[in-house]
Amino acid sequence: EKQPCMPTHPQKPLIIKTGVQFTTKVRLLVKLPEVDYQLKVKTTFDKDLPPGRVRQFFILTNNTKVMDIEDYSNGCLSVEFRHLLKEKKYINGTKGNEGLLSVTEELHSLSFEACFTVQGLTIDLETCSLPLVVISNVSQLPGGWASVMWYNLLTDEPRNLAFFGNPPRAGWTQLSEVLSWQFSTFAGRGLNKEQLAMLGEKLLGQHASCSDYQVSWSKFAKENIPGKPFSFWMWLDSILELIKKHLLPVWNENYIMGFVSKEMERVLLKAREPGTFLLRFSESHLGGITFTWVEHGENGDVKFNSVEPYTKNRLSALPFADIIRDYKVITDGVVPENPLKFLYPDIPKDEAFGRLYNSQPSKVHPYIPSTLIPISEMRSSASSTPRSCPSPEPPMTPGEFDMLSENLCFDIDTVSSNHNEKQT
Amino acid sequence: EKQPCMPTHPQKPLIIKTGVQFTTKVRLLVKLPEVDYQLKVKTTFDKDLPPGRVRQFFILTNNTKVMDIEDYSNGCLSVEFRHLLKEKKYINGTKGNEGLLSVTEELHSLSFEACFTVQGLTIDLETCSLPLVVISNVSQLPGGWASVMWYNLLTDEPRNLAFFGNPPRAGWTQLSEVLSWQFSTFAGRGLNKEQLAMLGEKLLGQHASCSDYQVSWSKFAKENIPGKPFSFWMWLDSILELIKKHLLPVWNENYIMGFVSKEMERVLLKAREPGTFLLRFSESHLGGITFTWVEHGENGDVKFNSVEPYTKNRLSALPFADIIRDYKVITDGVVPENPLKFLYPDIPKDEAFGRLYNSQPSKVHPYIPSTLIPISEMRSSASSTPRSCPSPEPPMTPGEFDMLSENLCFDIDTVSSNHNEKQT
DNA sequence: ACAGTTTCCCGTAAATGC
DNA sequence: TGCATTTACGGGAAACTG
Repeated sequence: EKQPCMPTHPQKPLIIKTGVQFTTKVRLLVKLPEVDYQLKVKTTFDKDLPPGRVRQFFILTNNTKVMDIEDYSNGCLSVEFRHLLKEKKYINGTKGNEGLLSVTEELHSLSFEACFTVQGLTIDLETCSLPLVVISNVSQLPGGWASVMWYNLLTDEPRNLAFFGNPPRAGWTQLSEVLSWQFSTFAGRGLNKEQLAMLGEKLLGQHASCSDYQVSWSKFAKENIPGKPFSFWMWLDSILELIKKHLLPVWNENYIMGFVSKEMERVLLKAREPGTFLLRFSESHLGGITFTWVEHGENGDVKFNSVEPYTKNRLSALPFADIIRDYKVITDGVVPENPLKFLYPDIPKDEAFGRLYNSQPSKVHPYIPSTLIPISEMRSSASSTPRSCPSPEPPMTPGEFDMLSENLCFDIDTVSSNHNEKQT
Repeated sequence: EKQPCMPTHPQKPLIIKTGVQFTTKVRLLVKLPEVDYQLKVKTTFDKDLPPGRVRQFFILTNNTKVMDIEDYSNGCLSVEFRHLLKEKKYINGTKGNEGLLSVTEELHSLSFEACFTVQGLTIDLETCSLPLVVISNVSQLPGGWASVMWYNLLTDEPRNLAFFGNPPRAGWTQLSEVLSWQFSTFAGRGLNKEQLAMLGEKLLGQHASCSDYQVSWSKFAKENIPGKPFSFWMWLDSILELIKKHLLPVWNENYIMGFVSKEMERVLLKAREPGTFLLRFSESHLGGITFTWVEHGENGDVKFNSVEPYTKNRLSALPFADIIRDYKVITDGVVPENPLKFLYPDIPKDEAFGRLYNSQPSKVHPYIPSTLIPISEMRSSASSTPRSCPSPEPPMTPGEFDMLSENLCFDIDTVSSNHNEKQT
C-alpha cells in the first residue's frame, strides 16, 4: 500500500555512517481520495530490534514529517527525511556487536509508519527498508558495500536481518556479473571475460574452470588472500577506488588490461615488439598499478620489466598518462630512455594516450617551469625468464547487468548517506 | 586570588574552534586552610557580553567541575575543563558579527567562578581568560593567530575586548621580534637581520630604513599586498606552514635564505661560481619555495634562473632535499644536467644536503624501483640581466624572544584548542 | 553576484574497547 | 597484547547568508 521508492542519491545506498546525514524518501502508492488533514509519517530505526546482539542506534533529528504532494508526479504523496544516526551508549557492560559478526555484517532497518482515518475506518500503514549497514568511518565502507552486494545478490527476502549469521555461497557466474557491474557502475566500464577469468582464478584457484564453483562469503570478503594482509574484495575495491580517483579516462578507453596474471602477461608480451607494454593492477599491494614491458637482450633473449606500482599518492602528484609519457630508464647512468613504445598489442603509445596527456606549460613568467618525471635506475644485468601459458583471446566488451537494479530498487532510491563520493 | 595558569597544550592558544574540544585549567593560588567540602568551579563563555554585535556561543559540555589537589604541586587546588563550543543560532535576524570587524577580530572570553564559605564568611572568586578568538574552520586560524599576536604585542590590558575596534600600530622593531619568534617557536629557528630587513621592506617599502616605522594592523593582516590576493601575514604564515610540514630540517640547518628580494639575490649570486644557488620563498604565491642559480653564458655574461616554486602538493610527493639532489635541466633535449652545485655562498651541494637526502631503494622485489625526478626543459636562449644592488652581510644567528612569554603566560597555559598541529 | 563565514564530510591518525 | 571499532579533527569544498 505504501512503498518507499525513487532515487535521491546515486552511489552507495543502504550504508549509513553515524554522524553523517542521510536521506530517505517514502511514497504513498495509492491515491487517497479524501485526505483533508495532514498525513504524518514517523521514522524509527530498528523498530523491531532482532534478538541478536547488535549495536543500537537512534535518529538524532526529528523523525516525524508530513507527506506532501510530489511536484512532478500525478498527485502522489511523498516525504523525504534527512536524518542523522548516532550510536547509543551502553551503560551496563553489554556492548552491542559481540563475537561472530563484524559491524559491517550487522543488518539494521528503518521503519516508516503512518496512520489515518477514512470514513471512520482507521488504517495503519507501515513499511520498512531493505537491510542497512551502519558504519562509523568511511574506512568501513568497502566492507559494508560487500555486505550489501552479497545480500542483494543472494536473497530476495526483503528483511532477513540474520542473513550473515549463515550467509549462503554465491555461484561464480552470478558473482562475476556483480563484480563487472561494480566496475561499470562506478568506473564506467565493466570487466571483460579475460579479466573476470583472472579474478575467478585468483578467488578459486583451479576450480575456476569448473562449471560454476560456489564462492563463500568468507572467501570473498572476510578471510585474507593467502600470503596477503587483505581479502579479495578489499583488494578489488582498492583498485576500483584507484580507478575512480586517478585512472578514469585511461580505464574507459579500455587501455588498462588490469587483471592479468604475471604468467599470462608474459605470454602476451613475449611475441610482441620490444617496447610493447601493458598496464596491470598490483596483486601484492592495495590500489596499485604497474606497467610491464618487453625488451630483447643483446643475445636475443626476451626480458620483462615491471615498474614499482603507482599508488594514489604518486598518482596525485603526477597523472598516470603523464607517467607513461615521461617514464625513463637510466641504464648504467647514461642516456635516459623511455622504454614504453606500444600499448599491447601494438598501439603506438602516443596514439593511445596522446589525448590524455596533460600539457603543463605553467607559464608563471619569471620562473622556469618544472615537472616531475618518473625514473628508474637499472644496472644492465636485469633479466627474467618467461614461462609458457595458454594463449589469450582478444578483449571483449563487458556484459550488461541490469538484472540487479530490480533487486536494488528500493535500496538505491531510498537510503543513501552522503559519504558517497567526494567530487573533485 | 584565583588565577588560571599552567600549560596543557603547546601550539596556538587563545583560539577556539567551534565543535572541537579545547581545554582550560584553573588553579587556586592561595591555600585554603579548611575546605572540608568540594570547591566547585563554573565556566561561562562571554559572561559579561560586551555591547558590540558579536556572535554568541555556548559551552556544550557540562561547565561545572570540582577542584582537585594537583598531584605534582604542594597541595594547590586546580581543575581542568574539556569543553566544546557551539555558536548560538539567531532566531530573529540579528546575526552576530556585523560590518566592521571580521570574526577573527572579534574577541571573547571565558569566565571562571567559585564560591565558598569560611567561618561564616562567603567569598566569591572570579577570574577570566585573556581575549579569545573563535573560529569555525582551520582556514581561519592564521587570521585568528594574527589577532592574538597583535593583541599581546600591543597591550597589557587583560581584557580589552574592543581592542580591534581601533587597533594600535606596532613599531617595526617590536613586530619584527614577534615575527622572528614565530619562526623560532614553530619552525625551530628564528629570522636573522637580513631576512627581517627584507620583510620590513616588503611591509613598509622604503620606510623600513627609518628609525622605527609604525605598522598598522590593516597593513599587517587585513589589506592585501599591492597586486597580490593575500595580506602580508597570510603570505608569511603560509611560508611558516610550508616549513613546518616540508622543510623543517633544511630550515633548521639554516640552508634556506628564504627572505631575499630578487634584486639582492642577484647581487649575491653574481659574484659566485657558476652553479651557486640559494633557496628563496615565493613572493607571488602562497607557500612556495624556489631555488635560483647562477650560470655563465658562452659569451661570459651572467644568467640567473629560478625554478617554478614548489608548493606543498609537489613537496609531499618528493621531499625538498631530494628535489635539490635530483633536479635536472634538459637544454634543447639533450643530456640532462643538475645545475645546482654550490649552496650560497660556496658549500658543495652534497655536503650541505647529503644527510637530508632520502635514500629510497624500495626493494619490492619483482619490481623495478621508480622515483620522481624534477625536470625543467629549456631552450638555450633563456637569459636575464642582473641589476646592481647594495652588498649583503653574512648571516647572523636569530635573536631570542622570551619577552613575549610573559605576556602570553596566561594564554598559552589556559586555553588551547586541539586544532594545534597534526602530528605525523 | 559575491565575499566572508560556516557547514559538511572524507580520510588519516589516534584513542578506545574487547 | 593485538585487532576491531570509534573518535577526533585537519583540510578542501560546498553551502549558506546577508
